[in-house]
Amino acid sequence: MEAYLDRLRDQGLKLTGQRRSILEILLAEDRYMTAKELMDRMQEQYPHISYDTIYRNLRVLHNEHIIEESMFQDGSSRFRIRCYDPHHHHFICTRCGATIPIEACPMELPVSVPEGFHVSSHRFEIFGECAHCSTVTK
Amino acid sequence: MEAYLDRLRDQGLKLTGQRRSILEILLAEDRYMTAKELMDRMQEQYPHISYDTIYRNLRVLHNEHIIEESMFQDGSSRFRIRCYDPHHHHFICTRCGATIPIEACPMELPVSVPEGFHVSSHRFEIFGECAHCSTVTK
DNA sequence: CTCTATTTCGTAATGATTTCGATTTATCAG
DNA sequence: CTGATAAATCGAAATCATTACGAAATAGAG
Repeated sequence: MEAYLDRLRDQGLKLTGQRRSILEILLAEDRYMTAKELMDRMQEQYPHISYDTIYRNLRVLHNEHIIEESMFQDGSSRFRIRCYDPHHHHFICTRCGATIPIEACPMELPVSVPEGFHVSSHRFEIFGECAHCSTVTK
Repeated sequence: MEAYLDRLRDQGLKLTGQRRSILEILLAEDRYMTAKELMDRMQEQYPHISYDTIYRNLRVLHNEHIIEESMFQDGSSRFRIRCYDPHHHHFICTRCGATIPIEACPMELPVSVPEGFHVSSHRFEIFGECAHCSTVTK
């Protein structure tokens, strides 16, 4: 946590209560959350907080590489604390957003890049229901 | 084309001009298109067409497994004619939506599914700029 | 040609995200 | 500690994609 705050300070960014809280929630939850989930949690502490604050800070944290964003197949943007640096992919629970690392990376496969194609990124995710969610009734 | 129309007919669906046109455009373009791109193209022929028609027909075509939908990282839903059946993934051009098949599938890798996790789908995409777009100035 | 379920149109509603002006606040120099 | 100021927040309105709905039009069956 302190490491994150230092990183923000180093960029000349201010450590507001709202900003700390967003980080605390993301750290505690350790899973992909929607902006609305964050909003609901934040309102417990800041009843008058606005979406502007939520989205602005998510963007800031993303710019600082502190959080990751993923667009789920249902069209919802979700955010989570960026995990330990070594490159990896995830199993993702479509119900609660929980993630479990996958050690393997598909770029290890023999993939021949088409002539002239300029690769910038890749995405590999396995979706389903985690052990907890699949035992709970829908 | 006729095969698609037959498939629709068999489901008791009507072959309206609008529905044919959407199919024709998707077949001709052979890439991921946004609803808006389709709307713009459709307006050339049907100046009074509404988004309701676009989205409703995309849903119909998707239900009939005639088209595929993919949520891009920028949050835009894109649609394309479903390609030849064998399961595969894509290189995707982030500028024009062009797709190039990848033969390999990451599920061939030794991936150990976590205890209790119920896999429903997976996603693997390599993003970048296609040969054509990377030569054109931004 | 007639009938009817389906489809379309035009428009309004929804929901997520972005934007903006006015106000407040964290930080820092003195 | 205090005042200055750039950054951040609030509250509300704007935007954008998508969905929904009632009334009118139409494809296809008989």
